[in-house]
Amino acid sequence: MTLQQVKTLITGVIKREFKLDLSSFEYEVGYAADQKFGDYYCNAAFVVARELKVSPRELAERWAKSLAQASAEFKSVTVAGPGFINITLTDSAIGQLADGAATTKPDTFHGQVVVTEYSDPNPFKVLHVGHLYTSVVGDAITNLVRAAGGEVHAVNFGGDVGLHVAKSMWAIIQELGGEEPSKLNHVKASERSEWMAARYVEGSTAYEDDEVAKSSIISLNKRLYAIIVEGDHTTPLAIIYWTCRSWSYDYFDAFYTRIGTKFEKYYPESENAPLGLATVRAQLAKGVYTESDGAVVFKGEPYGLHTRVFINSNGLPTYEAKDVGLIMAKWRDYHFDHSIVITGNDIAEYMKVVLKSLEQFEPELARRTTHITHGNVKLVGGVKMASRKGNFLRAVDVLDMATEANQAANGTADPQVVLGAVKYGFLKHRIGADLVFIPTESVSLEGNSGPYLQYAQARARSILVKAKMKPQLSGELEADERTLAAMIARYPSVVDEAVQTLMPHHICTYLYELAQVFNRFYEHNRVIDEPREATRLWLIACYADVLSDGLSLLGIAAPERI
RNA sequence: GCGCUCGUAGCUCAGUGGAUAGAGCACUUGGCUUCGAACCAAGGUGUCGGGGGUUCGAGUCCCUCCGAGCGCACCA
Repeated sequence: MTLQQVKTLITGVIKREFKLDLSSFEYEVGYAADQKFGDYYCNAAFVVARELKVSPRELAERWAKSLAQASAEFKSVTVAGPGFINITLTDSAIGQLADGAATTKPDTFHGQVVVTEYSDPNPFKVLHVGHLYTSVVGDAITNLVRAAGGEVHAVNFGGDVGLHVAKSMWAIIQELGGEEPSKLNHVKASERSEWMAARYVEGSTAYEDDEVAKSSIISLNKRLYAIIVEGDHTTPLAIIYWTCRSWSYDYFDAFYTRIGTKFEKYYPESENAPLGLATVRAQLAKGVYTESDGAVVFKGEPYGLHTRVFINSNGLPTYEAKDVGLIMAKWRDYHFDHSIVITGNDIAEYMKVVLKSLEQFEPELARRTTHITHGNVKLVGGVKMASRKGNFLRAVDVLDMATEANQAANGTADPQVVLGAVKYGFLKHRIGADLVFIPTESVSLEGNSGPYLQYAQARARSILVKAKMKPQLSGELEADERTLAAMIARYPSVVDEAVQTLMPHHICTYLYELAQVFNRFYEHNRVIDEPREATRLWLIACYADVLSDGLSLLGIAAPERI
């Protein structure tokens, strides 16, 4: 019997036998903090006692007596402390829960079309550790929604037009000695992404330090936007632009393949900028947006937000208008029930303004859109990374560190273990706050780490492979077995929690605790050729299935051997 | 100044208003002729940023102050 079922049962019994409707009270049934309290606790007596001005302990004792008879799955119902009602399930009830744990999933998104958008790297720039982090988080959230029955489409947005591109393009042209596409051949294929990253740094620096360069970049930005609008693929500038842009996408694809991320679709800004521009213009006429100093803005102040520019005074769409276009494009393509956008928290306020403006003319789309923000990856000492300044960690640097750690520990590096270490290192943190990247900690193979779980899973599988007996639960459980079974049984509620909150770290916390419980069990209990072999094999099978399933939700491989 | 996200052990972090606030790392020690030692066991740490308040009960909710990071008009 699950938490929710117990709560329903309690409400029913109290209503029937004590003529009291608990559903009007805010009480809860939860997992007991300690085994000695049983499996579940209920705090209803406190809540009701306050209202009725009676002793919670007496109330709890009367109720417990009735509840003890309420279900064959209850082994005992007792009262402890000031009035906790503690419930212990029978072994067979726990066994039943553990048996179905790996396959029981919430149906939160059943039958719903959900678009998740994340990673969002800008062409012409380098992928840094932040992209790695946000990709890993986005993958896990995508997996959670899919597990909860959603038809999920993972998409990726990227700024292939805009000032940052103009900065890069300006430096590229400088480097080539003019708008001469043929000279791009001088850049080796293997060095393209690094070459472009260097140009971005040069362009950004020039934009800040050199007034002449700055005005050149601004006018170049207009020319680049015209290339998009006119579909120009033939002028020298256009050829350079499209060539370098495709280099970027090749580089992104290679990276996503390496980390196991699959996007169904890229939404380059160039494709939805015109849509955003047109939409904002149309709504300007209806008064949603207003003109101010030659720009088109949305005034957020009436809603407790701030004013942002959607079309600049040069007539070019800013990121804001492009985001409006993006939402419209996603709607056009998917008619989603939910759209989940995952980004760093530095654009939280920005996104509120965009969505508030959208709400004025497409309230339903705004309502269906959720912006999930996570923190930024910092270096030790809280140092912020900046791609313009060079003190940043590239995504591949992190993968290389993890590879070296694996190499050092094991002689060889297994890509699945490397990714397991990196992904888990990020995912174990609650989404929201910044996190500090410490190489030894963040790509660890030991302790609370991905490889610990992969190892635990592989170890369990190897026992199952060696055993000859059929796994089967029979009879009562020994104390250690029951502890493990009860822990396994909690898995569905953990997944449910993770889905409700869209926070993958709940899975991490649980899996690690589960593996610890198992490792302790395993340390003291032999399995093969023991009298309790069948039951223990069953337990290990349930456990290994939960580990595999949990790891897959996190986007981490669960190999049979590592 | 206003807004957002935060503040928990030396460090990095968990902790749906519940029972004695927990892990990992680091440090010390012990455990492989026995199903996989990427493991396990033992050893000690806390003004949960400070102060008020609500509650049977507060790390968690409210108020206030302090501190950090980020954001606040033509960058993304």
